[in-house]
Amino acid sequence: MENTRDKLIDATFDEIYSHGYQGAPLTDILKKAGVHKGSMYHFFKNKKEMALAAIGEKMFEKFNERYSYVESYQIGILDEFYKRLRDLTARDFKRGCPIANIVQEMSNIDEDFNVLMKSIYEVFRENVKSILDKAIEIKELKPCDTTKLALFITSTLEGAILSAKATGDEQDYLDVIDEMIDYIQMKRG
Amino acid sequence: MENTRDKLIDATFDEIYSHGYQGAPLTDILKKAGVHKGSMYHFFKNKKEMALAAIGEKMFEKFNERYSYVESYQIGILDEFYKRLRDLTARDFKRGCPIANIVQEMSNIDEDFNVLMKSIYEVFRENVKSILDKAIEIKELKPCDTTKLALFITSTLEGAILSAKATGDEQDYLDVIDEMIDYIQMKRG
DNA sequence: ACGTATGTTGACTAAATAGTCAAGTAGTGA
DNA sequence: TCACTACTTGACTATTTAGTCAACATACGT
Repeated sequence: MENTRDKLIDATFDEIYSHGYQGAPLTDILKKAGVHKGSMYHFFKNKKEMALAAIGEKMFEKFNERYSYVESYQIGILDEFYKRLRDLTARDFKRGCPIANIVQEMSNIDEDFNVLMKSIYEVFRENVKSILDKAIEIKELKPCDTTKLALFITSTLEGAILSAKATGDEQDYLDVIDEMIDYIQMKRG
Repeated sequence: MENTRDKLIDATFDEIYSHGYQGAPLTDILKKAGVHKGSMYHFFKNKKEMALAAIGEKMFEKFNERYSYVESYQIGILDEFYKRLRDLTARDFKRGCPIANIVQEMSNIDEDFNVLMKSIYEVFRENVKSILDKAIEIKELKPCDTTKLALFITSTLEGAILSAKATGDEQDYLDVIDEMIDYIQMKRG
């Protein structure tokens, strides 16, 4: 059974992911969590602190799930990466990417959100970079500036998700991803 | 002298661009516009209608400014496009891209915003496509699926702006754009 | 059994916010 | 001058929202 704090973290992340930070009233979060107000203020100083905790903890949790395979994988890591990129079941195009959503909404508005999202985005990029580095190590990719290539991949991925969210067409996501994969393949050697 | 409605449209767009729709109180918009509440409700049914009008009108205005050169340009259109992409003075990385901001914040929340942003995004993509089509017409680019390539370019561009907004580093934008230009150049042949 | 720390309840306050309205002003054509 | 329309003013209401608080419950070590 989930404890009260976890219920709050989960409900907060989900409500913010669905409606944005500014569009997620505390009462809705509390209702979803099934937790009373005073109880919430026992665990968190205020709504913002709870939101920062929820975003940080859930995102790092997601990264651990999504990129843990990099450790164990040896051959075919790039193909595995492509396969996961093309896997639509892992994506929610209605809501988009939680990182992008919060960066867009909050980075310019609140310095604490800005700092948090910056570090989350950095970890995202490092995860992609580590895949590329491993691919180079096992000669599945020609040596190149993996920092820049990881930046290009994360940017394009975020843009692809945005396009699909804007048009409501998952195919747009796939088209961009396939074009991006073509580009990486050219570097494959 | 700007009339009252224009003042409202300008102030609404700017406040929403800075703080998001949900984060832009009507009173702030009115203060910035220097217009009283009743006056605003004379021109618009409510805050949402004013916001939709402001976003639609200002974005199409911006498109006209930014892509009007396509009509007149003949040779070197692709290089002109690259030059404009690399022009940092045309961008505000603190606030990011207004299209992306509003798509991220509102597409999932409100159907009217969803419809509007979809049409804006479509026009954006068509503008880029028309540049590519012209480049093919004058043999500056090999024939290709310009619908898909325009999708790839707009997606990557949006992703590049997001990256720069997330990290606070304009160079990230330039790095992604240069990598994208490299890719287009490969097709130039 | 007692005391303490930890967690819970929900009514309450204060502020912010969208929207209403009746009374006013100014310009325009007859 | 008069009537009419277009626009303006700002006080007012109703609702939503974050945050407070004091009383209550529960678990646990001694």
